[in-house]
Amino acid sequence: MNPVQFYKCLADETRLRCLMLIEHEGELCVCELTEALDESQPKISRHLAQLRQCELLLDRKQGQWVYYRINPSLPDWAKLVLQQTNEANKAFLKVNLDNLFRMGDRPNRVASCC
Amino acid sequence: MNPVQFYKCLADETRLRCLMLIEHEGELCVCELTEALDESQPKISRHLAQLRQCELLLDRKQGQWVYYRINPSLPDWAKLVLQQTNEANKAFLKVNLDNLFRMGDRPNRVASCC
DNA sequence: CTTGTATATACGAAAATCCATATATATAAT
DNA sequence: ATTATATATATGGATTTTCGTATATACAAG
Repeated sequence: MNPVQFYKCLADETRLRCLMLIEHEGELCVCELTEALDESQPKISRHLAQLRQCELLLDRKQGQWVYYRINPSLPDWAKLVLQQTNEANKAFLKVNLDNLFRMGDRPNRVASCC
Repeated sequence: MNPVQFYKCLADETRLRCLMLIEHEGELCVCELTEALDESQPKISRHLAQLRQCELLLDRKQGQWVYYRINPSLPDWAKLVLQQTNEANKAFLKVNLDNLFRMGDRPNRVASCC
């Protein structure tokens, strides 16, 4: 993982908020992120695609939904950066978490493993 | 320190290498960074000015030289990110450190405190 | 005062990034 | 089969970022 490429991924408000929300929640689908960030679906989807291509995120499809999670094989230093950014910037995420929890009709997640 | 602004500062190869070199060496002047990165002086100077304006770096003038150092009042999480990026990416910096150590006529630093 | 070195900034062009909109694909429900 | 929902992608344009070059400023040395 090239550090410049990694930081370019974090250097956009939409992408950073998505990453932090996913880190916080474990896994989120596109419509949840669209709601939490109050942005258009293509905008969210485009940024998620970029994070997937850079291998910061993995996705899994379940029915109509696509869930994104942090790539567990990221190098440790990158994982640490994400975790520490999250812990130290809770106020930054608050609006988005509020939006997410206020959201109705969130899709029912089914564990991917069974 | 807004995390997006912080990561925008790290999301450029010139700026990231400068930051990592300064973190590694404690303090470096513009001509040393110019030599270590093998880039033009205005390019280095412009990026350092940006890092200073964003308060990631502080500068001190000594004679003809201007020395840059990491701003000690950066939030802890930001300092940690810089340190961990450095420790985990030594290979990334090697070329620049080699250039720096090979450089002749490096300015004699005088401690700023006395 | 003139010359040389170190650094900073201004300006216009080139390149990269980001976005709105339209559209395509896939799945689910009726 | 049709309709509705979720997601992805293409396109063209707007905005931002980056850069090379030229120039300005500051200090030091002679």
